[in-house]
Amino acid sequence: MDAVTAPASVEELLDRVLDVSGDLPKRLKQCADYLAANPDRVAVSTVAEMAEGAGVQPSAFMRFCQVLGFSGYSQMQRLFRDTYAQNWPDYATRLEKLRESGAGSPSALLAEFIEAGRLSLENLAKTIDPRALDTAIKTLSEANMVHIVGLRRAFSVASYLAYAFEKMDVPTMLHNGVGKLDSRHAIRSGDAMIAITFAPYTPETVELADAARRAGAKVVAITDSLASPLRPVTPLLLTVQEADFGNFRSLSATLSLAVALVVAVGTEIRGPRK
Amino acid sequence: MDAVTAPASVEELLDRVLDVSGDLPKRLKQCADYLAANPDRVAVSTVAEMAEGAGVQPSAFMRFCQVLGFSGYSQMQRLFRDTYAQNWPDYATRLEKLRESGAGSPSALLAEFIEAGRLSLENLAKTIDPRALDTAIKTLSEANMVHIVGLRRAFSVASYLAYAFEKMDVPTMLHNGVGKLDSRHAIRSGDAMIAITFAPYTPETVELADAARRAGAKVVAITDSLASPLRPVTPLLLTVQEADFGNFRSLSATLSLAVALVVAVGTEIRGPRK
DNA sequence: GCCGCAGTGGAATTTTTATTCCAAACCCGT
DNA sequence: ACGGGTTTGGAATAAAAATTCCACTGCGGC
Repeated sequence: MDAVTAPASVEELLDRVLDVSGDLPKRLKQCADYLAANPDRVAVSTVAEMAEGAGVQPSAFMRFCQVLGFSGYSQMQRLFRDTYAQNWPDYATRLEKLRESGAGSPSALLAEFIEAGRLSLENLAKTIDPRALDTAIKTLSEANMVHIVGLRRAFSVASYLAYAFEKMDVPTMLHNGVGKLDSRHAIRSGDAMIAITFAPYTPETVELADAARRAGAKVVAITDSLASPLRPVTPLLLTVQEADFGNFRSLSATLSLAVALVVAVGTEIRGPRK
Repeated sequence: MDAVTAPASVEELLDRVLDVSGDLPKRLKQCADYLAANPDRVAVSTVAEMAEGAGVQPSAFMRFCQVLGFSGYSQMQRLFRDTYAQNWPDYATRLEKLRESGAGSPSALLAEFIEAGRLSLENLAKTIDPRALDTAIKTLSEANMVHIVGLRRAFSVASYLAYAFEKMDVPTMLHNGVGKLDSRHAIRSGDAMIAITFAPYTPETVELADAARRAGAKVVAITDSLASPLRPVTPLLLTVQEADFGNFRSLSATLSLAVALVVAVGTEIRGPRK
């Protein structure tokens, strides 16, 4: 055993964790990973809680502390508790400080986007129409296949939907407009499509959604206004308003809606909750 | 004795402290004052420590807790600890509970994801390291070209970055792993790369990031833990912890970070010459 | 296939911490 | 100054948490 000396600061500790995590037994590595991912929990958790979080026995976590050079968990925890006392204003003041820390500084900018995201989420919670959501989920879960289209700024939403649907084993096709022509012929009656577009609306997305309608597929629209050009294509509109800051939409709310949609459809298909 | 009920939140508790502190015995008033002045210490201190800070006996502090409506110090402390840990405890069980209770209506599901997103954003505000952010922005704005790689769940982040950079006229290349082999030879010395991956980490992303490093490009990592496999590739880690709900990461915080990054780099490039 | 040893889980033990209890001190009105 | 109730300090007890210990497991070398 190499008689290492206890780290003197949280930073030093985390450095050491990363150092040693390579050559550590399985359980101890689990501890290292969990600690690296949740350093803030140490101050307020017991060994038992940390051990459970890491998926190991308390005794294993104890050994882990000792490998790091501490006499035990308590000593390590003291380190976290001491540093905690200094810096923790609550979220509101922290955000304020970030914002004040310099008008054009990156941190201030980030604070704005975080705030924009938060507003969008709150607004979504207020404005979502549960009936439209229900109908959308029913429509999608009855489809043979789900087509997804969203271009430009909406493409990241589309790609996330595709990823999540795949993970839930729902047959999905992501239309990415690379080979423009052929993709629309893959849409058949009995399928469904999710079309995503925000102002200024991308014509290709609207066109493809209309083609889907003509092919006999149901269309679910995710858009930002009831006056969206997707309105004539489908009555099934899920509207999301995002706060934007300097021409950049936050997408937080849209993605939350997207993931909720996917999970609901996934569970509906595999375990109908009627 | 008025049989008061325990406060349900830290705010409520502090309100009550101010309420009652007027007509309280001397020692108990000392407790009230100390608590009002140092509310953040409760989470990480023992009764003995709090009592010493307030200049009273532990038993006096106990009585004080009970006057507030708690069963004892532990119950009060739990309130503070839970608030600190942001109760993003495992959403997996909550999802399970939701599903079992049959109350798994889509709207309820959406509410959960909205909540997860909100927590992620707040946490990002608290934990972001402004220095790392500054360095990342400097690195990216000095690059000839910005390469972006992120696969699977991180792909939507990558595609959003690509979209936003393009909109800001920053030369960008999105590596999407379609034509696996050739894309890495486009990376040259003087370029920079943004690599995004979350647990369980996608090996291809790590590999490509490493290839970029070997080619002489600087790498900025967006990941979820300091123990990320990108750690050996670059010291420049931006860590974002997302609350996940039933295996689905919210991405709200990650996207906010992404857009802040892009805008900061964009303005830096065309902005004020030093 | 057997031996040896690092690694592991879980129970036993020790230490720390919370909580209760009660006798003494204190305050206030008379 | 006296008596009643309230408040206080500190010791005693109970609960919870940390830490150690040891038997067992599984893996790698011979």
